[in-house]
Amino acid sequence: MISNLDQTFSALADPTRRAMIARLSRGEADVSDIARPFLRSMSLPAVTKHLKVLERAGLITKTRVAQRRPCKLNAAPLKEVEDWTQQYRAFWEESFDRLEVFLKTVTTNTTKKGKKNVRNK
Amino acid sequence: MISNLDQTFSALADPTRRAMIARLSRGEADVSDIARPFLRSMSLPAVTKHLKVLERAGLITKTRVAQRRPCKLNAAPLKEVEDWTQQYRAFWEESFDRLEVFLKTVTTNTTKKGKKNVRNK
DNA sequence: TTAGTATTTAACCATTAAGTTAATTAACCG
DNA sequence: CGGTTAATTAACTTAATGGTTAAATACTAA
Repeated sequence: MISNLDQTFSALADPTRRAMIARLSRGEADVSDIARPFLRSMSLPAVTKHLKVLERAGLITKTRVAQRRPCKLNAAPLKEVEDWTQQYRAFWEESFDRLEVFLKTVTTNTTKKGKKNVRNK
Repeated sequence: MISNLDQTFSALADPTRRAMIARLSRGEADVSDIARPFLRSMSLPAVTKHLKVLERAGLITKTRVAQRRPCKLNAAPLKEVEDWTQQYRAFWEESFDRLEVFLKTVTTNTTKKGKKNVRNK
């Protein structure tokens, strides 16, 4: 809950951990469920470590049922990433608008004014 | 341009680098402009390294004007982060809805039915 | 109590990351 | 040319990551 962006982003920087998040977004699962798809490429303790990183970042919560450890995904840190990113929405929309205008200029030049068309050698 | 999420997220995991992005979102700046606010807490080579991380992640582009190196922010990787995050929008909205319903239940219990109100001891 | 299942911890190793200081490159200015 | 400014590279230290295997914990079930 005292999640900070440093830990969140750094947890998200690993593809294994992003895959685990994808899995958990479709519902709770315990460690062995989560581990299964990865056991060809890494050991169970490696999985435990990845889950610990996600847990420290507040991205998942582990509970206890008998020997099992059901994990669930937490929304808050994902929302924080979203909020951080939205800060720059204006910036990238403007960027893409400029690109669009540029592309329009290019096609106008090639089709209407018959200037050199780089795509045809 | 061949930016991947691993490098992007890992670049964003550092507060210095996020501050650099914030600066660049308000306009181009060269290395010494970007460095200035950080030179009390780190050396110039450290700044160079942070900028290199951002560059490898495709988040910024460095050009050359005389001895200066103007840097500009690139929209694409930020958009990719946004897209990745949006995948989970449904998930967190649902989470927050459940929380809202829960909170509503609590206040209903305390105010209408006169059950124990934890906030008043 | 003993065996089995689920998961974590310990100890270790190799690689990468973040910082340092000192030296180097590159371009400009007089 | 020689000095100054802007930035990078080199070489090094320290700490963090991501993986390993082997041992330990914690619970269930017979």
